[in-house]
Amino acid sequence: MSKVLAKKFYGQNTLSTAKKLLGKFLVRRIGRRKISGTITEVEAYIGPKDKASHASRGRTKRTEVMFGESGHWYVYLIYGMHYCLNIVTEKKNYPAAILIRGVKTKTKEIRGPGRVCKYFWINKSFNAAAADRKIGLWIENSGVKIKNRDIQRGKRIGVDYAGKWKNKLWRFYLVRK
DNA sequence: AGATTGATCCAT
DNA sequence: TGGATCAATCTG
Repeated sequence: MSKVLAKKFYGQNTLSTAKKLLGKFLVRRIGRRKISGTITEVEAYIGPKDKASHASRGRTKRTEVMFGESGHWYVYLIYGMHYCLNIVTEKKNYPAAILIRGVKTKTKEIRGPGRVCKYFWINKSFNAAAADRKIGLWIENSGVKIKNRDIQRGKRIGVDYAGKWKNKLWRFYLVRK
């Protein structure tokens, strides 16, 4: 049995998928080395009307991947400096994705989407690729059971421009003990 | 609080 | 084709 999450894991409701991603392993293989960590914080961007989502401006060269197949990576450069890693969710032609904002490794906790990409050596070359072993970046089942009471939710970060959409409680993170 | 940095998008 | 914007992070 493969521990790699299959496309169908991502093809359903984005909010429940976001919660289910907490506690899963993000894995990056570079040659014979592996970098991995538990996903601790995520943020959902859902549908064509979500003003906080890049997809709210419609299909463009950049956002096309959000309208595409679930289980593919959406990677973009923000502020000319930082990459952000998202996994596409829902059905084809319905734009949605989950931003990975935080990861915990054996030795350290990485908070912030730009830091996650830096730590995992992720750049735009992964954009639009399927999340699997072939490209060296995927998500695995960890076997860790996350309870609802271990999940916090809050407003999304950095989207104050998004009108009423800025108040959606679409950020989920693990309780820090 | 201010600087950084460049891809993206749309109209000024 | 120019310029404002931006799902962030760093230093102070």
